[in-house]
Amino acid sequence: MVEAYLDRLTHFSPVSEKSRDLLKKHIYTGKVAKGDFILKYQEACNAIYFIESGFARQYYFKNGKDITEWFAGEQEFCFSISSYFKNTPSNLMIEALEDSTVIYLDKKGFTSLTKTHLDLAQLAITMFSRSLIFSQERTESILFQSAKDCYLNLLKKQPHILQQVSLAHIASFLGITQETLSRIRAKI
Amino acid sequence: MVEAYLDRLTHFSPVSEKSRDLLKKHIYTGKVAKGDFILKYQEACNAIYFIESGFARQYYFKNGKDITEWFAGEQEFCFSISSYFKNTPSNLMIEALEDSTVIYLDKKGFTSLTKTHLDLAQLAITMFSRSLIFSQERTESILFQSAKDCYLNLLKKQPHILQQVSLAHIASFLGITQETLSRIRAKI
DNA sequence: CTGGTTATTTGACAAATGTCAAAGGTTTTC
DNA sequence: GAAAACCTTTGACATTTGTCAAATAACCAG
Repeated sequence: MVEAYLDRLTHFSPVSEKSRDLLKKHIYTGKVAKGDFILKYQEACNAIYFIESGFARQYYFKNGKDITEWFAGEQEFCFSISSYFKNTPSNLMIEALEDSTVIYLDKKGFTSLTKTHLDLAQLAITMFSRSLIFSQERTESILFQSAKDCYLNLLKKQPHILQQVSLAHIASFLGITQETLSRIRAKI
Repeated sequence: MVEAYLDRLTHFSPVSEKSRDLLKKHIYTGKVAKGDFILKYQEACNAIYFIESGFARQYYFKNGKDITEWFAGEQEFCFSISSYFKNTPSNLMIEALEDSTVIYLDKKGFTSLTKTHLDLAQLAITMFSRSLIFSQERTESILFQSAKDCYLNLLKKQPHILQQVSLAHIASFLGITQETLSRIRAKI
């Protein structure tokens, strides 16, 4: 499982056998039951998480409302950007919506390896630039589309989400209310 | 000027004298007159731009509408994330709203140096992770705030923008119409 | 300074979305 | 299999924001 994960990681950017072995020491796996947290509120995000199997939701509270920031499906990464980079307690929570197997890439270990190994530094650059592109696309998608178009966009890009997640969560991901989303659906 | 820029860059992450000299070879400066483009439509974004003096607006067209993605003030960075990382022609344009002096950090040169020098790779990691945090904060700010709160947020974080930019551009940055913004202002 | 241009505000109304409440559906649990 | 808990839909109405058009205000060039 860890080998497959390493394959996936190093697909972003080539990594020597030696670096791969070093990296392996900072990777560990865990099971998270449905409803439990991969990252708890106010906890430091000290790893990059990879959902080997299962499904997770990233969310936070704003003015008492539960806001979904992102969904992470199987074979996808997630982490709290601000907590990870700023070393602050996380406002973001990551909850397993199904029983999940999670692979952790330890931040401290990974960071220190990037300081001594060029190939791993390249890997970090590639990973973060990919995140940057995702983040960018999300902003553009939400900023200038109607709720309906956002929904259709989601439907196209990540249709599996709609099978697994409650309406309320999808609505908060899209930045609209549950009722509005229900009405949008009714029209399609 | 370039030295001050290097100081600023290397403040993100320490860089050796030797690396600094190497980096310098990939930095060049230019003047851009008001109304001219730092990055043209469909051009490849082959540098990270730094506004030494002046002011710039990043925007693109969506369904015929002019959408402002970001403003870059003095001593700030800007570039087209997707064009830079994906090597695609840029949909984003960067226009100087005032006569500006721009410092270019050449992508090709910088990228290749990050492949051979650990300290410069670290610099890249730090720069891109900072961009990631900015992008993230922007999404959160826009996604779950009313138009008014977005405006107040901008007022607090980048008040200088409001002095330099037309209402229409600020409105498109906030994702609202000019009329709505005008009414929000009237109430304050 | 003055006419022309551009930017901003205002008004009237339409459309989209939110809020609150209630009614149906589903799923879970015992 | 029935009650409880939870999720989704629907209705009525309020609020926010958009659209179009016109009126002001600010800016610029000659």
